[in-house]
Amino acid sequence: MAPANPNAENSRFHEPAAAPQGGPASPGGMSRLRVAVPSVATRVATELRLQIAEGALLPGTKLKEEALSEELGVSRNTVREAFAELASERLVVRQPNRGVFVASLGVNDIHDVYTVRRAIEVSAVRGGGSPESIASVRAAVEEGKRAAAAGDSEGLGSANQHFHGALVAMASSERLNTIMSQVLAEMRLFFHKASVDGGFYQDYLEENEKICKALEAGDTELAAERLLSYLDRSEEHQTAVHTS
Amino acid sequence: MAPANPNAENSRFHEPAAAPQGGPASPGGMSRLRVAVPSVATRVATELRLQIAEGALLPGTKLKEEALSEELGVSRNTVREAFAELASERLVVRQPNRGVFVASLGVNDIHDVYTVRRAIEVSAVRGGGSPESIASVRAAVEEGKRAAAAGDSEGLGSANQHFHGALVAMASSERLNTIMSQVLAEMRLFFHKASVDGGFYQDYLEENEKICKALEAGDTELAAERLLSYLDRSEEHQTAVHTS
DNA sequence: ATTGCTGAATCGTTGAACGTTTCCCAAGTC
DNA sequence: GACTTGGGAAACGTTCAACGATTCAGCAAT
Repeated sequence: MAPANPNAENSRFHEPAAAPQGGPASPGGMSRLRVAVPSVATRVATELRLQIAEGALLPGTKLKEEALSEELGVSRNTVREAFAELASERLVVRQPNRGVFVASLGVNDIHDVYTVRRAIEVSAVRGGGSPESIASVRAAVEEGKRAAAAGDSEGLGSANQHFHGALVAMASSERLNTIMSQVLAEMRLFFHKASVDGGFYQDYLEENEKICKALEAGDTELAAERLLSYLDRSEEHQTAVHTS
Repeated sequence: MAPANPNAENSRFHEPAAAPQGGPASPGGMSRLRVAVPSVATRVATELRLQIAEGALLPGTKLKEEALSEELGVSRNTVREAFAELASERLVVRQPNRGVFVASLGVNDIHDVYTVRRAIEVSAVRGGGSPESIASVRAAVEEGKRAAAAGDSEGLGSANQHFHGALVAMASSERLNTIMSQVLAEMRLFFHKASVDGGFYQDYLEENEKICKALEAGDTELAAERLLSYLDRSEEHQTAVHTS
């Protein structure tokens, strides 16, 4: 029965979130829009995912369920469900009877992730895409240019992820998209350590431009070829950074 | 009510279950061997996965958590965790406040699944593989031949899945393998409806042989080409079967 | 230094409870 | 008769409290 919940510093997970989007009901054509409020477990998962992505939770960190449940103001079981979600995305690893830890990737994992990327991205590019999907690839390229001009290395990395996400979106495959977003989430895990090497960024920015141009010209094979070589170089770069 | 569970075998999930535990991921690059007994939730998940795979639970069937918890002798929370696992594999879908249902795929899903397969399998084949990995591809081909000779259409389908699993195993990528096994699990969802067309099976059996031969000859490009055309035809076949 | 034990900290799982959402069906209205 | 309205029952989402099991760290004994 709703105890006072003293330390309600983080009770944002319980609010009914009854934000009446759209305010007054529009008369007439009321579409059956799903107002699906994500379950509490899902919200906890997204919160954790975010913290992991922005480096607030470093790889290897142990996540104690009781501590988290208290801190977030949810029950231990709910935290547990959130963990299950994150574990399925490989963002955390479960060690039986020991706890869950933020995943920390080794060089072999890096290679593995790039193997997946080569498979998915190249395939999507080879298949070509609709003009709109190519347009959003272009958008990501421009986003990168702006970030570079502004010297925003954070936004540069973000733009790059958008670029590659847009590439697989060309295939307009629900499953391929979710796989790719998980892979990108995994990459953020070791991006934090990758010191932003300006030279490399400049390099891939040009490469993205070339790939995009090839796509706009309809030469998917050339685009795929360039993408592949980029991925190889990128893997090499990441591997080098993480071998010490 | 669709297929009430025929076998009321109330299997106890608390007994031993000396099943091997693959790899306890390596948060440190170290692979310490663990004799971990799969958690109860995991065992429940595998049980349900199995029943779905063999058609005991048909697509669309509602899985009530209380009923299952009682039937399997575990708590509702545990069943819930198992559901989370299966949901992450797309074998069941969760409808908020309504329950979980065995996933039922539509034609669009079929296309989507094949899109993933084209990406992953072709990429793996293009990359080539070690002699041992090619040997297990050969093994799957022979397995298919034996099943065909014995008129075992069940085993034939199984062998075909082994074949394609072996193809992506060539890339020796942990992530690619798990993705593939999930995709294959999804395919079993609509394989039950696919009336076993003997002619088609004979067809793909020969195709597998050709692909395998190309691999053994080291001509990965030819193998990839044939695989791609097979996947296209297979998708066409499945789509045809499921449009009625 | 190694071995073995004990205790605290956590995890895994259970069982029960309560609020909410959905769904079904009967009653009521136009 | 078709449509809406209003219970209620059924099932889900979430919480809470508890107990056994496992792990780990520290300390005593060999």
